[in-house]
Amino acid sequence: MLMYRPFESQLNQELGKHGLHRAQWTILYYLVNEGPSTLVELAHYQRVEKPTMTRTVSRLEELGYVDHIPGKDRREKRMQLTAEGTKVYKKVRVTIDKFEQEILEGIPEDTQQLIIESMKAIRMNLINKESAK
Amino acid sequence: MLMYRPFESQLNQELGKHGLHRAQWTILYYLVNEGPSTLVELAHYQRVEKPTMTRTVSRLEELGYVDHIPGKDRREKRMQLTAEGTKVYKKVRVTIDKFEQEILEGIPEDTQQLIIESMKAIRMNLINKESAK
DNA sequence: TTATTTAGTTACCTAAGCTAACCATTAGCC
DNA sequence: GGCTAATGGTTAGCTTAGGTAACTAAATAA
Repeated sequence: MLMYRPFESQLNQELGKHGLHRAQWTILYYLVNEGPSTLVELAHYQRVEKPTMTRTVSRLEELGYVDHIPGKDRREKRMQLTAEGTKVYKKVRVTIDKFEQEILEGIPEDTQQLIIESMKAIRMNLINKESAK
Repeated sequence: MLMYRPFESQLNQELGKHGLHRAQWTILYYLVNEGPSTLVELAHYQRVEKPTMTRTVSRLEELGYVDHIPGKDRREKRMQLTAEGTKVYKKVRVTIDKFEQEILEGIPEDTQQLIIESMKAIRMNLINKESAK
């Protein structure tokens, strides 16, 4: 909670150097790691509603960072990174890696590892909580 | 990063039960802990620009949760919690405490402590980074 | 006493959430 | 096979919450 705004404002500043925003960035991130995905998959991952994803993805499409290939289903829209999108991802990745290193400065390596593990556990708690409602 | 949306969406859901939002909540939180404060102090704490704070605070004013007392300076607007605001804070506090406990479930007590300390350190790094630009 | 800084506001733009209502397509079922 | 459900996505319209630029009023500094 006490990190929320400092983190978001600094992150947006780093991303802003490349004309990106947080919500857009996490989509690129997901596509790189999971490969071509449908809007529903992306929306589920990000915990947003479908219309939100439609809009954000179409922004990325306009920027030329993603495009859609037809899935086997004529309803679904499978999104994938374009060559341009991959290029941008790699470039921003460097900035973000540096950013993450900077904010973790002074925290011992093993503690960092512990934090990352704990974050995953917290994420699971959050997601379970949600589906349990 | 991977916690961002799950956290925000669940937090907003908890706060929504009381008709509040994240940005509003953190203002109440600050006022409870720091006492009556000016808009500039609040904006600085939250890492937002002044106009953003003006708007959010005036929303809280409409809700009757805060009001302003004149500072010694005829420019500044010192905000304080109303009785109603204090009442709401206490009520929401219970919900949030429970929420925090739930998401930390399964994480050992000492690790939780370590995480909280680390968060403070990260926050400092973020803030230093910002002012160093 | 003039110039500069500080606190706050107004106006306007953008990103990114949400819900409600909808269309198309697919899957399930009798 | 043909109706009904469920699923994937979109459109429209709302809200919160961030940002800049340009401003006023008051206080400070030169």
